[in-house]
Amino acid sequence: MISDLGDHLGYWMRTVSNAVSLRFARQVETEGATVAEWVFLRRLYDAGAITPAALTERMGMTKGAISKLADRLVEKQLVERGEMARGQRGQRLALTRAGRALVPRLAALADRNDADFFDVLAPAERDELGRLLRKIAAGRNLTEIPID
Amino acid sequence: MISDLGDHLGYWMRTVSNAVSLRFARQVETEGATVAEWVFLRRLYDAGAITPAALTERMGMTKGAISKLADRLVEKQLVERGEMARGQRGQRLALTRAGRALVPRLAALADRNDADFFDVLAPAERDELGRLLRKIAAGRNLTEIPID
DNA sequence: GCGACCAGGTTTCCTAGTCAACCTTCGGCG
DNA sequence: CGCCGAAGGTTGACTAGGAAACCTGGTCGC
Repeated sequence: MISDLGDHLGYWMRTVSNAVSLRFARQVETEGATVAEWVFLRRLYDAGAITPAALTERMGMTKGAISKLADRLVEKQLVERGEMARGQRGQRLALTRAGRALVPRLAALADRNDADFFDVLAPAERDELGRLLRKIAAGRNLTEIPID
Repeated sequence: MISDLGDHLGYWMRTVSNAVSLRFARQVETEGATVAEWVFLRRLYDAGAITPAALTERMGMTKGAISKLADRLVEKQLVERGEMARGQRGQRLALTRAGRALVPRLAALADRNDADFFDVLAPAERDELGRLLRKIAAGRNLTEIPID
């Protein structure tokens, strides 16, 4: 007897992850953004200014994808391309005024989506899920976010 | 102060899910298949014969995507299109001999990938993660798999 | 018995990624 | 000096999937 689909944690991760991402995508669409754009903007919000190369690691996407993503956001006037300060390599990506204004609105959507989606879990269960996911991420060096 | 990316369970779900899926994709690629194809074939293996419409629900994809996925698998001679028995609507999709032979090999890869990827968790933690994910899936009616 | 609606599938267009080839610029080293 | 390699970025070809328009053929109401 061979293993069942539902025997694999990976299967359930995909299923749940796809559902929460789809739901979130619908939410941010109301602000004219995508999930990837949200992450990109949020990074810039924290970093102040950052190079595409740095985003490549933090977002786990190829440099080609980051390049095109940046194009779109510049097009939408949410992000500016510039040059890094003297002596540093690479482009300087930074939020425009409009970009800076958008981030908190997207953050509110993210908060709400997360709370709604995971409300079938008890608070302690949510904590535990978060702990397990972070543990996996740490073990696998998914260093997309500085683990505090 | 607005919320951080890492405050959201959805963020960690995406991160971990993408990593495990990417890893698995690399594995099944050695057999010339994709993750979606694996799920498709595994469904047929269990069902014996099934209609595209039924797969649409179980796989959480649009009928357009299922149609194309079926095309590719027919092309690869892993799946046959036919007609359902008298009186039943829709196409009959079934594995070919080659398809039936491939499924166990893919299942072995899935087993191995899952075990390797989640080995940073203790057995009890893996069980708990599975329980939480199933609970969410059940609560959200992600009825892609018959929940036993 | 017939017309309309609907379920099942296909197809077209579009988007967001990957991959790999390419261009440029910088630094190091002979 | 001058060249070469590596890092940063862009681009073009390709792929999987979603959305929506479209094409059936079956079934139900009358």
